[in-house]
Amino acid sequence: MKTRDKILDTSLELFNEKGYGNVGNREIARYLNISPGNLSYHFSKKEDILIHLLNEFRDNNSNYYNVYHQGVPSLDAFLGLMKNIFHSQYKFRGVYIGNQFVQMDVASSGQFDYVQNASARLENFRQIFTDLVAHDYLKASESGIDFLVSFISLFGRFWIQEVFLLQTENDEEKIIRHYLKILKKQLSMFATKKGKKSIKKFSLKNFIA
Amino acid sequence: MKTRDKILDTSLELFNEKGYGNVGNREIARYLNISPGNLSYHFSKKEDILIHLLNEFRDNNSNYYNVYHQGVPSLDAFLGLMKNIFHSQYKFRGVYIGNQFVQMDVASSGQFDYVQNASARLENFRQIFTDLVAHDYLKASESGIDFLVSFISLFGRFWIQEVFLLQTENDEEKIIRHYLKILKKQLSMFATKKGKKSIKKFSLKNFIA
DNA sequence: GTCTATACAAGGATAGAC
DNA sequence: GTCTATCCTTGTATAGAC
Repeated sequence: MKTRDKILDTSLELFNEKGYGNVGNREIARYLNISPGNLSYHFSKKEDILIHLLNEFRDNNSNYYNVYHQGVPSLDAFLGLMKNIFHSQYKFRGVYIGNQFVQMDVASSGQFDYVQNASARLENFRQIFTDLVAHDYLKASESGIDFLVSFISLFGRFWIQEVFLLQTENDEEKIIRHYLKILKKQLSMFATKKGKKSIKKFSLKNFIA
Repeated sequence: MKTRDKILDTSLELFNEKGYGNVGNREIARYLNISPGNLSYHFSKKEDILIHLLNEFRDNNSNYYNVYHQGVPSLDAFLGLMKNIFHSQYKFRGVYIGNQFVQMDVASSGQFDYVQNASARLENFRQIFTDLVAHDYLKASESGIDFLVSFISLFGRFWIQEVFLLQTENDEEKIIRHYLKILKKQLSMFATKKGKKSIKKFSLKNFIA
């Protein structure tokens, strides 16, 4: 395994464990038995490591979205998509959360990418919900869709922060089932008969009460 | 005005503007024309400033909660409570978000306070919703209340982060109206006839569509 | 191309003079 | 109560060995 890849692996591990802000360059180097300068050679800034891991995370998610869009829309499939995304966010929690804080701190430079990305994400969700209405899984007016988009945006972005802020549970499966249950409940308020059946199907497959 | 108070004022201003992590001790001192050592005399750690401002923030909110609990429960009053809390969170955004950052990083020491506080907050919300059901403003089963508590917990904690992460708007009134609208919509899904009327009353008073 | 050693800047923290 | 001097840690940059 190349040093570069080892750096990325170890960094993610440390970020997940201790939080991005609490992991120093020297610590990563020490873990890998290389010199801090060597780390500098591969990634000139600490933020570069974050960015590379973040790209990995984004590629991961893009795949999940693509799979969803290639299939026939349904609430079952949508909840499956979100389940995959949640696991991905969990796996990359250190960089995902770290990035939000970096973005928040910077607050102006380089921000453009993040904001643009976020707005594309919103449009994507709007499309998904609109399709689900068209396919008779959801029954929602324009303002209902607005609400769902706002909800999924905030909920999907911050559930993982809540987990690590409150630290009341650390079984990944259990945690994600909890948040899927909330999402399920929210969607069921807009679900048609067909929609409710589709949600039920997902629940049974995934052992969600 | 005592130096100590000037430090708190200026720090909040700077934290709000640039983010807690981007404001240095030397910068605060420079702004006040005092020496970094003098700052250290008043607050030995940077985190101490954060903690003091945070207590101010908490006292603020406790007041709002007390006022609510002294009155007769209603959805109108509850939305009024949340409006006050939102403005308070906005005013202290730098320390509120900064604290989440610190809590996340620490992830073990001093965490107890935060977790305990958060769990008390949840119980409080559960009580509020239960009362609103008892007073015929909401119609919700046990699991419906669970949902509402989960929702308000995540939503109420992170809406302000979303605002400063996306940076698409910076008119405080407008922003808070937006989030109140979402909250209103969520509550209206559980509202009785009496509840909907109470929500309407709040909307009219506060110019929310 | 890959790495070590080393230096430098900036920020937080502290001891002690006045 | 105020301030200076100083220390330690962390991010970052680079000269030069292999």
